[in-house]
Amino acid sequence: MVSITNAAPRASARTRGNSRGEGTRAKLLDAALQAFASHGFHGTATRDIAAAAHMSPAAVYVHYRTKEDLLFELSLRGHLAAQEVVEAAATSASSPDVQLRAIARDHTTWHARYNTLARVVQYEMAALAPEHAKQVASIRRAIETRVRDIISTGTSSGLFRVPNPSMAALAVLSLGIDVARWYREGRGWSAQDIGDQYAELALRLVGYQN
Amino acid sequence: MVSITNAAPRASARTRGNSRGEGTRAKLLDAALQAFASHGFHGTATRDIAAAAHMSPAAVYVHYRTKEDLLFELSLRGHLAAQEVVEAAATSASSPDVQLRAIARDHTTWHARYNTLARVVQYEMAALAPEHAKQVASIRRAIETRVRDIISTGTSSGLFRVPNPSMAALAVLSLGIDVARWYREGRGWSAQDIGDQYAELALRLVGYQN
DNA sequence: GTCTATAGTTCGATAGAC
DNA sequence: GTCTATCGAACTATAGAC
Repeated sequence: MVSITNAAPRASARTRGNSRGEGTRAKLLDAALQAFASHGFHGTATRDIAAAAHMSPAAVYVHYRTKEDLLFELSLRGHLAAQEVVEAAATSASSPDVQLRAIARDHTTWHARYNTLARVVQYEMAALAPEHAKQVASIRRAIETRVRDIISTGTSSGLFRVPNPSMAALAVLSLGIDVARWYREGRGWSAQDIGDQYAELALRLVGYQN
Repeated sequence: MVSITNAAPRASARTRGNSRGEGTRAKLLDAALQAFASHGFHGTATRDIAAAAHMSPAAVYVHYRTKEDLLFELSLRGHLAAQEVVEAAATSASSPDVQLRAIARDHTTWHARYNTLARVVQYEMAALAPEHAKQVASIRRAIETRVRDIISTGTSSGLFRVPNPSMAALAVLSLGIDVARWYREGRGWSAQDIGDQYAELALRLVGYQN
């Protein structure tokens, strides 16, 4: 099972001792994740989330104030996890070509491996409350800026040949993001295969000569 | 205003003389298009579609049997329009490099220019009735096959260097499709600019040396 | 913290007058 | 073909017992 906890390990450790309460929240998040990914936020009833978590409809509201709160926690965790993946890849090297290869590979692999969470992250932003939408939008901008800066650096040093670093960054991220739209586990290539191949495509995009 | 009629010109000419009846259907389609693109199929009430078309909630059902029928007509028209764009570009030349450049350019430009329709087409497939989903899925497969065959031909002749034509075709289409997710009219580059630049990116993807 | 029961609202779709 | 009025179902969220 694809757990939301696996997708966002930074939220796993807890100071509070009640492990059962946290398990209940995780079960609700998992249920909401699968439902939102399958039918969308507005196409999902809280009753169905509760049923999938083996709880009564009312029990949901002990742990989350509204249905939108469930979406926001999923969206925030997903955005932070994606940012972490990009940040770790960027930090793993200092040369733009190695950095970009790692980013494209890991960003793409993440969107394949966690395609259900990624679809919620990418397609349900309009259902977030305005304040919540602002929060995740700032994470999105940070990711784009990180990739653009690396491409710009590589272009300035002559390592890449890119007419428009902003557009190239957008294109590289688009490649990875759109994988979540069509990838399904167990059909065709593995998430790792796609990540490896897309990394090479990304380097081609920026005119890297290897 | 971005009209659905503009987006799918093949449905404009009519044999029946009642231009007012057709105008009403077009108004409903336009209203549904904007609403579905903004809030999703399940996030849209038929009352809101009716209001945007300056009609009563009941009047919708004179022209469309169900809300899903509205979505299906939008989805079908959108898929057919996208296919037509790809087909026209493919037929416009016989050399794979010219064909692929035209496809990537026009496919991308279409997803930018008609980004509202494209988002409905790409993100609301799960809301279609099973029989309707099958119909549009076959169009999607035809588009993918068309692009893959051109890339395969170019690879066999040594014009392209592609390890995996299927994945390259998916990547080229992904680039265009994902533009609909972030592009908004009047902000940043024009649809044509993006199409032109993405066409060059697509040729880089397939290892074309110009 | 879980449950049953339900309040209060909104939904898709229909009835029937004109 | 349009309207007003409304049906019956489904929805989010809450009340109150245990």
